[in-house]
Amino acid sequence: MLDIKFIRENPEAVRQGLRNKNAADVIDEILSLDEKRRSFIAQTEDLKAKKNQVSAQIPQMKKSGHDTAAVFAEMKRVGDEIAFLDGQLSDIEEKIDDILRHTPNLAHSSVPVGTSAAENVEVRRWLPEGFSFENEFKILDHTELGKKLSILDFERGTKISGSGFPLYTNKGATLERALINFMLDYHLQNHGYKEMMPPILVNRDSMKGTGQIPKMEEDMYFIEKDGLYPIPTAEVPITNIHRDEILAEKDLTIKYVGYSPCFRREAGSYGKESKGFLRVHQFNKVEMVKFSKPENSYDELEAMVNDAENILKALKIPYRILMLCTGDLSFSAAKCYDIETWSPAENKWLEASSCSNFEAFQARRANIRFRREETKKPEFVHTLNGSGLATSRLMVSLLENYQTPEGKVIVPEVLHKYTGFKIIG
RNA sequence: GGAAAGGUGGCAGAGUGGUUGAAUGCGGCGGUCUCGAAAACCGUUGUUCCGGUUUCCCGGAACCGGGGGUUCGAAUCCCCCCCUUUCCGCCA
Repeated sequence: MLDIKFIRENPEAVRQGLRNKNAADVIDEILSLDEKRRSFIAQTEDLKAKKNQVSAQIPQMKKSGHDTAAVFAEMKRVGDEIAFLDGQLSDIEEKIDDILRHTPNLAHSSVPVGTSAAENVEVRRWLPEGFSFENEFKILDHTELGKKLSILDFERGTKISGSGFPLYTNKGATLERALINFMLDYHLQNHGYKEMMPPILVNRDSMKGTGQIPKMEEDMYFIEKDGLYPIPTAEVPITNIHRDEILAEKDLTIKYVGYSPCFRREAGSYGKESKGFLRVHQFNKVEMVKFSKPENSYDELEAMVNDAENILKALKIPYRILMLCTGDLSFSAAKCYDIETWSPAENKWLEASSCSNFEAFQARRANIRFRREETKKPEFVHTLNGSGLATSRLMVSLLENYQTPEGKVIVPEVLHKYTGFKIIG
């Protein structure tokens, strides 16, 4: 959520920012509602002050035998007027809140202006030693390979749940688990995160807090009976750990990492890139979340991208880093890097991670603050999160890049102690 | 699923329909004392919004789980909802 005060003081900058993000211009509407709001507040508070003043005198009036009938009648009238004005005021506030909740975050000044993914900027790429984009043999894609090696069974996954719910079998299941454990351990041991294992069903307040609701509601599963949402990412429960809290400055930056399955309806995206793992309703992800002081958040973002990259370097999987342009940034993000891994069978890059700085956008929604020692005042923290990483796309790149001409898969060395085997097939 | 109890400030815990933002204790902050520390004593202690001065200083409003209601006036009475705890049942 954007800060209404900031909008009030910088309307033209915000207007331009919304335009850059391909968002509707709601500035004039907000400003006029805000003005109305303040005028109603002034009126109703005047009346309340009067009411309080009179109320304070009533006990004495009663004691001294003063006739209170006239005063009561007058105060009754004032009370009705307050109720009426308060009603109007809350209508206005609801409207403002609704608009703000549907208004996206603004991009940071370092983000390139652009309208679509085509204008994202490649920042750097990393290729393992001896890597070549030319394939020496016919690379089987992950669905063919999964079937051949009995490690992935998309047909039975579909039988059990529906399309987009993968079944990992045999060494495929073990490899998946190994990846998750490896990534968690790596972040814990080398990057200073604390591990969290959060609930994967969350309430509506949590979904609002991180910004999935109201804008993305259609993409979320929902368990109506209990009012709970299966999480689309561990970002939701982990960021909400500190909802409605005031953190100590000395504890920042707080760094959490956690594994969770992720559930996405992916409404309306059938047919496109939907083969095998490329677009699924359930997948596994290790997620990094940070709560930082505003002045540190952009350094923390760079560090987080490096943390995710280190996983890929350790696995020796080719990747590139994209800085998303303003038009491709997600609703809540101020700046975002995507990490894409190479798929030789698809002959393209696949998004395996996304690391974002939300600045105070989520913190304002979720009311996550810290108390600065110097000023003693609470301030909103900046929140960041990034996948470190999502296993499904990573698995595609891994199976394809580690393929042998015989159609076997070599297990990356760093995973050996987790899998207990060195080759599949 | 059945039964009961309860939700008050950072925490613990009082609270009679009327100057109650709210007793008291702990914690925190500042001070006295001390070579220093502890103890003791004194003082202080939330958040948000509006307005003014233009900054944390003054004035005002709101906040005792959430939402309605009664009343001149609600933390206190009534209704609905949410949550927590305990016991019983069921169960990975």
